[in-house]
Amino acid sequence: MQDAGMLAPPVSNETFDIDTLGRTRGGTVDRVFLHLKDGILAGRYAPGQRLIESDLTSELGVSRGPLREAFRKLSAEGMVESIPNRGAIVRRLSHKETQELFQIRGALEVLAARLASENIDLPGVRERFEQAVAPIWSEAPRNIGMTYLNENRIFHQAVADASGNEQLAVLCRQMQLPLIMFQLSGMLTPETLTLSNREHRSIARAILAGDAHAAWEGMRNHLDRAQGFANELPRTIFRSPE
Amino acid sequence: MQDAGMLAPPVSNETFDIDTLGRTRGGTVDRVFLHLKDGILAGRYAPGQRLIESDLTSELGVSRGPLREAFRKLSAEGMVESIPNRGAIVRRLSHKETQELFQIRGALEVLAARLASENIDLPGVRERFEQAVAPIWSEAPRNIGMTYLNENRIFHQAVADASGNEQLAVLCRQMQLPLIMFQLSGMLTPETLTLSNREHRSIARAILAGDAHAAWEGMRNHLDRAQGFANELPRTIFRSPE
DNA sequence: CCTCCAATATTGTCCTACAGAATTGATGGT
DNA sequence: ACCATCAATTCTGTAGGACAATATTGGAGG
Repeated sequence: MQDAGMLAPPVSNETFDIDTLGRTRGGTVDRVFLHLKDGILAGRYAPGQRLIESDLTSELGVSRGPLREAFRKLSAEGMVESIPNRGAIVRRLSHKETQELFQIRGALEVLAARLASENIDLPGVRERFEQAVAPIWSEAPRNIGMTYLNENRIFHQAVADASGNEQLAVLCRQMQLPLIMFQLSGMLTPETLTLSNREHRSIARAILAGDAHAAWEGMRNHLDRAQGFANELPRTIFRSPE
Repeated sequence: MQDAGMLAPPVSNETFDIDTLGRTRGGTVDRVFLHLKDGILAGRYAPGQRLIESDLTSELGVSRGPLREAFRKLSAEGMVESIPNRGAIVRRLSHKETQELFQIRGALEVLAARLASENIDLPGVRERFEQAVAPIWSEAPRNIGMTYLNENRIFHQAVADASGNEQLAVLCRQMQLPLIMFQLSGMLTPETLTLSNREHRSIARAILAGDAHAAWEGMRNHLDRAQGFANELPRTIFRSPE
């Protein structure tokens, strides 16, 4: 059921204008994509849930073509799984998959942190990085919800962007950071948040100082700790293997 | 109908068929996907060429739906680029993009090599790895064409598979290794091939011996050298930056 | 309570149609 | 000739309908 008030201002991709009268103009696929992505992240579509095409076409007022393309896009980002003749289901990570993803993120983001610290004095890089990570210096207490998740996402994205390697930044963005964090977010404690934030600051300082080794090590520790945290979680929140 | 000056594709009008490979009946998308992928790798579709939907639907005897899904899939693997309102074009890497991809591959495959050497004694791993890399021990001279490219692809895939990290293996496979190598293949010399093969063997030996450090270092050197090689290439083979 | 089968639900594919963006080609002014 | 402009032509983005193949479900029979 589509709420008349349209969705909350979604992340940010592009200004798509929705036509006022049922007709769409441009970016239909993106609109559907964002709706589903936000819906999954917000829990409106639960992990494991089937996404029935006919339901969504009537719900969103789009035809099957764009809807399927949106599925394909979500699938490429690891948000949904496509099973032949059974359509798309909201992805639910197994414990093993989560560990694997942390391992990959480790390799990628550690590289990003090193590159960022090496590039920090290139024109514009420091400026953009400082602006992007500004929120992490705040002393305000974090909510254990979207607020922290968002700050975390922004921080890691800022590092990837500062690396100067655009392909790497894209990869990092698509590494379903959001999905992992969503599944974990129910388990976060205030202590964890504080610790994580402290690590973010430490990494940011190393990058700003151009200290490649410290940045490298800081990011590795940060992700190792996060992975260890994920490893301790009760198996019930994961999809059973196979 | 646009003709980008390509020689006429071997328009095998009769859709080579339906079920020669025991695949399920629903494989229309996959069939198109593979046709295009092979065509791009074989040079039938040139980098930069536009892929016109109406041409391909008549050429392949499929409708636009599956064709567009195949585009999306190719796009996810980095084989084609999708530009809004201009459709799909065969991707052509810029020099910078190539360097970036080598950097990423470095991080991922070095990780894979380390994991592989650590996992080599897990049940079945050594067996599968030995079988997969068997071709590299051959003393037969390599052709500077698809033969080497294929051997190279198989070797790197074998390492990724042996890592035990399935997500990593998928990522490595999709890291457009094929695309990079295709663009480079015209520049390969017999000396390069010999050297590359020697490095492959050295890495394989380290993995089989369970020597994580040697595997790590071998892979790093191998990719560093390959990246350096790519860096020396004449800029003319690359897409001009923006 | 379990197995098998028919009814129903859903996906995969094809087709046709049309609006709007992009490309091309022609036109008119300088 | 040369450039700007506008119109005709291509193509893509979407909609919507149709139908076969496959999956799921609920009921009948053992």
